[in-house]
Amino acid sequence: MLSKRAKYAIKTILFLKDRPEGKPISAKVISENENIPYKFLENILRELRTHRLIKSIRGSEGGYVLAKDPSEISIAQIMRIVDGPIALIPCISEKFYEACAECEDEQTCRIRKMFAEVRAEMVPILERPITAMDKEA
Amino acid sequence: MLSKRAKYAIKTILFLKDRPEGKPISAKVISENENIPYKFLENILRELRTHRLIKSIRGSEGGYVLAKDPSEISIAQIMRIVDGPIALIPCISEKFYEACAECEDEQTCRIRKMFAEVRAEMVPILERPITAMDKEA
DNA sequence: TATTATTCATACCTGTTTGATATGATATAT
DNA sequence: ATATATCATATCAAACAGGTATGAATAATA
Ligand code: FES
Ligand code: FES
Repeated sequence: MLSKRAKYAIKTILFLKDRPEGKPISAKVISENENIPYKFLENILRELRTHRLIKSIRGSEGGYVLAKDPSEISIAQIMRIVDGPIALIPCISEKFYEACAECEDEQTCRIRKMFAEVRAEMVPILERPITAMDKEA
Repeated sequence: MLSKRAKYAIKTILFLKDRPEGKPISAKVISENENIPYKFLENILRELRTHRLIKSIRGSEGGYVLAKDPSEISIAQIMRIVDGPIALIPCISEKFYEACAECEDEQTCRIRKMFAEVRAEMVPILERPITAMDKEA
């Protein structure tokens, strides 16, 4: 299941994508429109900023804008930033690799082989640009 | 990420699938061979049994056997039994539906639409029979 | 029938994660 | 100056994950 963090993050990115560029949107506005707890949202926004998905403008009249074209942002990116690995098992994750304690030999592990295939088919689904996913019906 | 429960459950199913039918396999044997904590495994086995994936034979010389043909068992089934929903958001899950508190209108929610598509593409991957996934290389 | 090997059931425990809040500093347009 | 923002860190309660403890029930077999 997707964490609230990830869900809120995706909602935030979509919200920013909808606004005309140039005018920064404040955390308060996002929070009220998307029903996201204000302080929790601030945390998420900071995380998205440090990972260069959004830019912030400080001070009065400040706020946030996308740091890249929406066509270059995917659900996978957002999930990795706020939730960590997408892979279903740690020994397969590329960005967050970790060995499996209870498996004798990673090279011959059947579970690992199964999930390598799952991952290979799953990641492209999540890596599509949000502009392709978020179509008007 | 897959929980340990799910991983252990899948390992167990594969282990049983490998054994010639007829002779039940004890929890102890599974535990030792797959490096799964014994008592934890007992919990998982019970869960798999109540959901009719395996059958148990009590008493001395007892143990567990698959309750259906391996070609009728999928990763998705196992995951649903031990971990719950596969869908990334609750408002999409068929077996574990729950409304999203912070979304105004489920019918028009864009996140929901996006993840409905993700789900539609993801579930078939996980619903393939384990006999198809677990090939000898 | 006593023993042993096993499943079955329930309850409990501990550390981590999740979702969220509190407090306050810093920056900037007006 | 003041109001409006972001930025940073710390804290917290509840839920969850992973695992353990205790013991009852069942059945093969010596
Ligand atoms: S090595 Fe990772 S699942 Fe076996
Ligand atoms: S209704 Fe479930 S994500 Fe919006």
